[in-house]
Amino acid sequence: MLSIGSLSKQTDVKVPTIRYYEQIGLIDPPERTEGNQRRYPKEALERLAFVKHARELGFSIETIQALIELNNHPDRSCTEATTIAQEQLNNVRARIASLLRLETELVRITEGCNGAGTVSDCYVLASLADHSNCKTQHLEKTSF
Amino acid sequence: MLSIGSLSKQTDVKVPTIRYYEQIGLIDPPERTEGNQRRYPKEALERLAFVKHARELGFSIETIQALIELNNHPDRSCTEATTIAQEQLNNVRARIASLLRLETELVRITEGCNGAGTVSDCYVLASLADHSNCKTQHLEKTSF
DNA sequence: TCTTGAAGCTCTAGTCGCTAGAGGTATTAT
DNA sequence: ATAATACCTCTAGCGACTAGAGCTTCAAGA
Repeated sequence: MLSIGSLSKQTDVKVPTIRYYEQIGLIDPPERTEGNQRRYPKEALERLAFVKHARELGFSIETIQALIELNNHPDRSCTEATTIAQEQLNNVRARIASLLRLETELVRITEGCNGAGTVSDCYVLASLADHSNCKTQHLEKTSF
Repeated sequence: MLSIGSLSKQTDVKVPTIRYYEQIGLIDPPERTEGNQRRYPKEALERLAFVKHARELGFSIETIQALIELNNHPDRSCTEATTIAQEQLNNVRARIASLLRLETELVRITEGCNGAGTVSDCYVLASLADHSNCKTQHLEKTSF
């Protein structure tokens, strides 16, 4: 049996994060000692590693919950898991495309200015004020 | 003079967002009518467009505040503005690199599974459970 | 001028995925 | 036995908004 601290060290997931995952139902509540401290079985290591890896790959908590739910029914078809992963891939690709457009714009903006002049005729600031110079449509939806 | 609604329509920034920007000091509090409604001068259009464009380019509110502050001192050198934009560019490039690593992993994961089997031997789920198969180091810091 | 409906106002709380801190208790090593 | 460390719960905060309640004001048509 593992304390929350050793689970944390072995998975490299912070202690408060583990408690948070328990609170939102992402991992099962473990047994407790008489003194009310959490004690995890070894399987918790795998479960938490799964969650961590999926988070690193950008899956939302909600999606991870769906994947865990799937995992709990080993006899079902795995089509759904594949679909979820595919959607995540599309999502990541869309974000890459969006960031590449941003990159283009930022290169244009920074290259237009040698930093030598004053603020009053700074190309960077002028470019920020005027979207119409932009060659690409950089959309607002760039967040994760 | 513009009402908050027409300012919103013309800049494509939502009304609550405009009020939020005022609250955090990103745009100046405008005059009010006798009935306490906001009335903006035309310059507010440019100011808000600046903020919107910078947000679309991924600048944080804090950074935008620094840029506006710079803008208010037209006689200063524009080195600082260029530096800020350059940092933003580096930031965007780092995120692109990170997302490209994620993409590689997700392609590997989704291609390994034809969706035909059952959950118990699903390559997607197995890959999520086991990071050691990964070819790249996809770091957790993928957020914006 | 009156009326009505849209648009405005403030304030609070919720989103996501954690993270930090306060104030207290349990465990473990010496 | 004591002291250091780890653990507990609970609340609040982050960034950048967004949604809703409950109220007031404005503008256009009859």
